[in-house]
Amino acid sequence: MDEQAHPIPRVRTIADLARLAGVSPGTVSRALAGKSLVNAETRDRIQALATEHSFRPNQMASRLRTQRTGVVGVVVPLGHERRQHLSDPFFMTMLGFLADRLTEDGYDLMLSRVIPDATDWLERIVDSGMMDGVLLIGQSDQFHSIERVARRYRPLVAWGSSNLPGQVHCAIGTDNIAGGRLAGERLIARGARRIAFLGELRAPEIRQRCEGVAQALATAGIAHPPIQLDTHLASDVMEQEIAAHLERVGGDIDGIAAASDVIAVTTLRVLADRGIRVPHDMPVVGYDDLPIAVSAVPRITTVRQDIARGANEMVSALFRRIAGEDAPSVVMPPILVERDSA
Amino acid sequence: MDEQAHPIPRVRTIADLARLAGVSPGTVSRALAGKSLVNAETRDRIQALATEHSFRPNQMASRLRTQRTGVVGVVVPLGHERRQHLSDPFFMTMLGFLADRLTEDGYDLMLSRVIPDATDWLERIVDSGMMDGVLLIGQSDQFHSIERVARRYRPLVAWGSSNLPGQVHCAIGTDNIAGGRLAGERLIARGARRIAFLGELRAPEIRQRCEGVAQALATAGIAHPPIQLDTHLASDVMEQEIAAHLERVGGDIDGIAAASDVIAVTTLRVLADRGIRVPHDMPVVGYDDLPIAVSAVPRITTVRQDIARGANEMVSALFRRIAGEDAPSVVMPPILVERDSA
DNA sequence: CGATTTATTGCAATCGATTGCTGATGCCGG
DNA sequence: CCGGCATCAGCAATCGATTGCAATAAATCG
Repeated sequence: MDEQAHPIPRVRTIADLARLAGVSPGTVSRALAGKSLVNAETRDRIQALATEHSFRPNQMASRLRTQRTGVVGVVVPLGHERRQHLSDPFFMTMLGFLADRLTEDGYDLMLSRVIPDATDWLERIVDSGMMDGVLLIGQSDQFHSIERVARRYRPLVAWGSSNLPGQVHCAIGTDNIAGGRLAGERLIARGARRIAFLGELRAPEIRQRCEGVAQALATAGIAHPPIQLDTHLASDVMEQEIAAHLERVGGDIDGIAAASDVIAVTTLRVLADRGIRVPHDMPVVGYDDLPIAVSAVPRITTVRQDIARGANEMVSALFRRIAGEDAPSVVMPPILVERDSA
Repeated sequence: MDEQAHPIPRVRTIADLARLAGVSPGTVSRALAGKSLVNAETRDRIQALATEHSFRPNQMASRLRTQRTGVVGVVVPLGHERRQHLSDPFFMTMLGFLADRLTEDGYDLMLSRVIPDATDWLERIVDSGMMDGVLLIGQSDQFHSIERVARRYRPLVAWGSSNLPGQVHCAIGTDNIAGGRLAGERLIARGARRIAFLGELRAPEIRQRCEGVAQALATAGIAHPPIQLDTHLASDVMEQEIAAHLERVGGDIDGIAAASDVIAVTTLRVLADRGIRVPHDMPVVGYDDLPIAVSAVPRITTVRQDIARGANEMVSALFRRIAGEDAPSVVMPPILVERDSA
């Protein structure tokens, strides 16, 4: 174990190594890149020397020269929901899959949690010259900013809706209207007639889910549209918020469609506190199918979004776009997962 | 709205801008940096020109020159628990706070999810020249790798235990032995005598928690040490694993200490399935105090780690170390949060 | 054996921003 | 009217790796 003591001159640059090997920096560069232009012997010798001195080329320099950063930006825009924390399980699950896939493909992941107060928040990110492409987890209420940038910056892919009026930016997502419809139909099948929708509508995905619930009600010939109740994702206020909502409209509703599983879990909690039994007294349907949906008591019936596949589609689309090809939006079908809460 | 059409020559470099402004690149650089060495007028003129052409200096070049990247690496080592997904709520909660704090201080966050198969996984990261410092979320079973690097690379701070034999690396964490003791004492107070510890021991934090439980039992004069049952964090197998454990030792135990809230939630789920009532038939104590602990039914009694504070301490320590100062390890006291599950 | 490939390596420019130093200008007091 | 000083701008080197092109040596062929 002599690792700790490389006594004096640490090998920091390719030039240091070149001096040691008695060759020119250029040769070292080529040798380390494994190019065939250098003699196999010298290449091996240099590589051995490199590992011996645990030399690692400076990425900044390399990236400056090659104009390729090997970094993908993953951005979470919190336009509405400023208080929402990055620990939102949906974001995180998505982020986990993205990280897995990007790592596999040799990319690094730069994470930005942005509160879009300046209008050029996205420009700042894409023009920093720091990343080869950008993934947006959610569109929030920033449709116009995203459009503006997407028009000139190709390697940009968002998670969310792809059928918004005038949209040109590439988005991967599930059909939220269909998903809302599934939730609504399930609740109706369970006997619900007056459905509350817990979630706030500034993000297009959520708005579409609510719309889907409304469609289901209309199709079933039920006159009452869903009662929409703003519910914010900041975990510290969500419980009180839901409690207040139920206090207010409690008697008027007989079914709950939650905009996400996180909301559904909290709703279960609030209902349990008031002795309202799920699904018997009040069926509840979630959205997303996160791991918590299975751990909850009762297990949550929910509309599944295939997040793993979504992450893969996003990365694939991004890589195509980085390579200069085109990549269209993708709409995946949601699936109703029938469990115990409705 | 003429934003879309800067017809021909986009202003990409500081030299472009200099030409436009009729000054030298050096002056532009100083002007954009807001230095006082340039005339106030020219400075304003240049800055105006810069915004007009929405010019953003190339970060790669800047960082290469200044040797300061403005990036902090956040690394999640998955040494044991290869199957553990990045979406583990503890990691994510921590990551969220770290992201908030780092963003506030103008740093970018580069996320790496590492499976340490090569022994030099950490060297690869710190020597890449890509970041000013590195935060490790958890030590996993990589004590030696971390020590080796920490001995020569100062701006490195880990979350975890700081009292491991021979440890020199800076770690921020809670007193896991004390935490385990709190959990054990609570269970004992609830009448438990034969306690199961759900969690696997390769990570030092977890090992210490189990040890704390053992201490509590010993102190109370109970002869039976905790029955330790490996429980892995991969969400898809955890439930079956716990179910199998309970199947096997079910009758022999009368209290459960879970190594984390995630495990506790799943345990609740499994117990509910078999009609075992919590806390009446089987008290359960969690660890961490994540948001899910409050949403669970029943609400989980758990040992709280102040993750927000932990994240802050980590970042503060890291900044001190980046600045060349020293920063010692920090041990925070855990707190028992009494709720309904025990 | 001389001419021409071929295999390696070196040289030097380049990526784009930053910054120490020098030079030019203008203002001041003596 | 001149030396001295402050202010401002430009020049050119620098960060460290990469790469097109030139140069050298060795090998091949007629």
